[in-house]
Amino acid sequence: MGSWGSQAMGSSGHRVMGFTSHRVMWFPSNGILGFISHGVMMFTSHGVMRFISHRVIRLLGSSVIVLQSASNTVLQTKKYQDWREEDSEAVMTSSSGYPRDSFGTEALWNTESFGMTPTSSSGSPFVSIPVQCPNNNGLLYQSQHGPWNAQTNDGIMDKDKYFNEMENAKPVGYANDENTKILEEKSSIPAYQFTSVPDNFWNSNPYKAWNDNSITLKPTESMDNNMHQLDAPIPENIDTKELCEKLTQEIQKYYICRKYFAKKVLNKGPKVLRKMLNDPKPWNKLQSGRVNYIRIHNWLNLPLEKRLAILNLEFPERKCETTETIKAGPLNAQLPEKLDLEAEKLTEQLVQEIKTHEIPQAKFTNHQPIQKNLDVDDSINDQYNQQTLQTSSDKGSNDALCIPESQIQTYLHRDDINDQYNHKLLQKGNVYMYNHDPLLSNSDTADSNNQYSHQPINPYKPQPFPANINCTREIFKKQPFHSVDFILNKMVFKPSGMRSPSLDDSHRGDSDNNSTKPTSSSSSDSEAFAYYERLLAAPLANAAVLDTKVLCTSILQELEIKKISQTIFAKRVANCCQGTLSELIRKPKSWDSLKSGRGIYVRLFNWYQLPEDRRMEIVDKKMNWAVPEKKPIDGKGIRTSEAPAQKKPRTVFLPVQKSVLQTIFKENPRPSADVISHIAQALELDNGSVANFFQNTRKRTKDQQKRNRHPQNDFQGNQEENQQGDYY
DNA sequence: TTTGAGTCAATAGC
DNA sequence: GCTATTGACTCAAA
Repeated sequence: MGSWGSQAMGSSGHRVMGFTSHRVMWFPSNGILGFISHGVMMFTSHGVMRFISHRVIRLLGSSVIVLQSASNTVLQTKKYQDWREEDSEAVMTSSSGYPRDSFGTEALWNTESFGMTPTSSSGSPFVSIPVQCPNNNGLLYQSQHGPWNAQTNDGIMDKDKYFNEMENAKPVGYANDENTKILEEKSSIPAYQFTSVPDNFWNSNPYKAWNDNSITLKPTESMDNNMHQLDAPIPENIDTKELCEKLTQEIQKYYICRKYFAKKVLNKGPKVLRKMLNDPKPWNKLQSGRVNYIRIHNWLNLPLEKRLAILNLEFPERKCETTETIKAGPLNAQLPEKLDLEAEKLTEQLVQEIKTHEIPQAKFTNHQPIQKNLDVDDSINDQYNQQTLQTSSDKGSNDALCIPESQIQTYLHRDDINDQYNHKLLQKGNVYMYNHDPLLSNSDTADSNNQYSHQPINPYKPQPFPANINCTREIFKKQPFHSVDFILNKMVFKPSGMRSPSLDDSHRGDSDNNSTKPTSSSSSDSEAFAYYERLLAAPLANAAVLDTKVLCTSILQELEIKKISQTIFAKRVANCCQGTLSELIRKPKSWDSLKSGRGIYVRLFNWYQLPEDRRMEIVDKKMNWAVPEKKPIDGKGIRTSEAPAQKKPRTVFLPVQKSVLQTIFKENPRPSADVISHIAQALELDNGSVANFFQNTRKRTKDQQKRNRHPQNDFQGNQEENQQGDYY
């Protein structure tokens, strides 16, 4: 819409360089107006008006700003909502890293010396240029003579004059999405062109097109942007001190996170807000800084519901909210730096409390509704009919109730002791991490990992504990595998005389099937490995539920304590590669959210359940197991080796490409093929890599969000969250 | 044909 | 050398 033209006389005729704002974007959240053009960008923000040539802002998706140099190097990307004044400053004043054109960034202020004149060849202002400038209340202003009139006689732009112009200009309206679209449609002519006749430039100039066929921007429409609510007309005067005191009270009253307040209301960082609150400047001393106070003023004047809505509406992943909630609770007073509590004592106290007050465990932790399947008697039938698996994350939230191993007597999946401990543990309020149906049995197929999704029904056959497995009961008692039970969620009681069918019978060394462990000395390693493979691949019982979080914590501890490398463990135990294992154990998914991916967790569980010597033998570096070809997991086909598809070399995104992709993803995680193609072209990537990026990022974002909903399942996420500060 | 889930495996980072 | 991250790939379901 707005356009500026200049002519630089070259030796070979007229070289007309036009810098025309082909697209105009108004960033309502911070009062910055961008003129987007194909060759030149002119930028206006509070008190700053600079000219940068050969910068291109491309609109990708709906509102992602991509700054590019003339050579298409991407300089910076941001969502327009995130664009701050300092970004403009940085872009416009930086010379390093940003290729300058021959005029330099100060060209605007000294147009004459570059042969650029705001006047036409006739010497008088040839064009009146509509200029959009936001005032402090977020309105676009139009000035018919804007910057041209602000020029001094010697060709230098007078900033004060320019902004006076702006102040006197006629308001146009909010440049909301609709208006932006209108403006975009108006601008489609390349700005940079050579012509032998100066007038040609003006004739082809979108400015002319604009004038010839002017359009009217729609007046302020319904507020689709919260900021508009904060951009109500400016009050004549604001007592900033009083305002800040009031805001401080509100922040404390509603446990508002300052950081988010600053972001959501002011679109500024926490420091800006902190400075304002600590040291409010008098209104009459303020200039562009008034906008912050105006927004606070307007925010405070909104109804509470709206006020909070503004803050809540876009809380990223509600992290802050979570923190606030936590901080708000009397139970969540700040912890001393060092806890002088014994975990066992604490656990005991908690268990006692729960018993005394009959607090449902599920309710105790994480405010989860009481899990129906904790109710042993009522839930049996439902489980069998619906096979509803309990989320391990819900269960995981009961971690606090896990009784330290030392307090639990050795618990084996043995007929003669199961009931005793089962009873005890239930009484203690312990939550089992394994859920099995004693009336149903294991799948017969030893290596089918898909069973956890399909759960075939087989009659359960009680098996005696193998006498010939090279592991005495004493050894078992010494092993930590009693804690295995914490990984199992038992939905139902165990009828006496039945042991847990958590492992396939082969694991038990059942004499009937001759699967006793061949010792390394008497049999080949491959036989031994095959034996272990059967143990590890043993399916869980039907309706079994693993608490993946507890399992993974245990596994991680084991790996760390026993110095087992993930690489070996992944190959020998998990039957996957190291990277996959790392991700699976660091970021476990809840059992019920797993589809075909339960197999690896079952293998981990089966390994963890083994006596220590067996566990260590499997992962012993010295043992050179002939690892068999990768078994098909979850019914998926084996990757055929006969026709190895040419794997595309891994693309290493340049930081700037990554940055652009991430920015676009935030705006539009699901771009169409056309947009992908467009992005790929702009970033000089192939479509496949861009598509992969979006695919992978969607998946990983989704996983992360799931973990955020159950942060106890995210080891890393917890740490990150703890690092967030500046909350009240 | 597109998308999600699961995974491999290259590689960054310590 | 080890682990975490992440681009590429496969398969199945929509």
